[in-house]
Amino acid sequence: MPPAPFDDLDPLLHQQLRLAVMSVLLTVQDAEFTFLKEQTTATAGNLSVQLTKLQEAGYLTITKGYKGKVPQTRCALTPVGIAAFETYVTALQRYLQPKRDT
Amino acid sequence: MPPAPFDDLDPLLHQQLRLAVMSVLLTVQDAEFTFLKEQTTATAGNLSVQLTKLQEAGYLTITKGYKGKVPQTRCALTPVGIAAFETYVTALQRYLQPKRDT
DNA sequence: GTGATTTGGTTTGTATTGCAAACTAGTTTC
DNA sequence: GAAACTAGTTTGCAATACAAACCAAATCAC
Repeated sequence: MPPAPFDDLDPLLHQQLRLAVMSVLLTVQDAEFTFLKEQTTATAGNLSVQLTKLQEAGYLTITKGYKGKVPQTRCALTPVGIAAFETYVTALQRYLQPKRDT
Repeated sequence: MPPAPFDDLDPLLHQQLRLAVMSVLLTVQDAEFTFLKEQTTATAGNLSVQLTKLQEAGYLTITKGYKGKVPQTRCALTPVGIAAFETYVTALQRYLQPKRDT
């Protein structure tokens, strides 16, 4: 019974800003809030909310510290986050490549 | 100024069910409502709503007719819809393939 | 010093969405 | 002709996404 070719897409990752954050973090390992804000061109408010959601899902860690006297928030992916991203990408391929079977 | 690597993703296509519909229609040209319902495993209500949105966007056409005495709704992509899908896929690649630059 | 500005974020409010339950219209079965 | 099924739409609610408003602390202007 083949009629179920579309795997569910992780709703946490299937959103532009969160996906962009994951994408950035995959390339740089570790990024500060302001860097993510630049790269994604998101507002701080939106970014803050989405980072918290990714943290709650265990996809990334948020570390609050100080750069000198200025507060600084750093983010890094967890293994769980990396795995989730890979699963998501794999699932998504099915949607993006129609007519794969001859 | 390179800090804008993430193109916006067409919000109409960046949704699981609508994307699945587009994907199915790309492979079969023309599909009836019930076939789409099977393939996507969506509820009829949800499918109906999403098809209407895609139609309003000009991404597909909805043709209502009869198969014998039974009403039958057929859907087919428009060139606009196909183009939108391709644009979406291209934009999305940027998110899915981190670290593409050496 | 003290008021204004900037930096680095968080909270809150709202408008939009996604979705399924409930409904409508007609057909077939018994 | 009532019950049950097919084909699809409408409606109502719960969850999201997002930005405006806000807060705290540091720095700048004078």
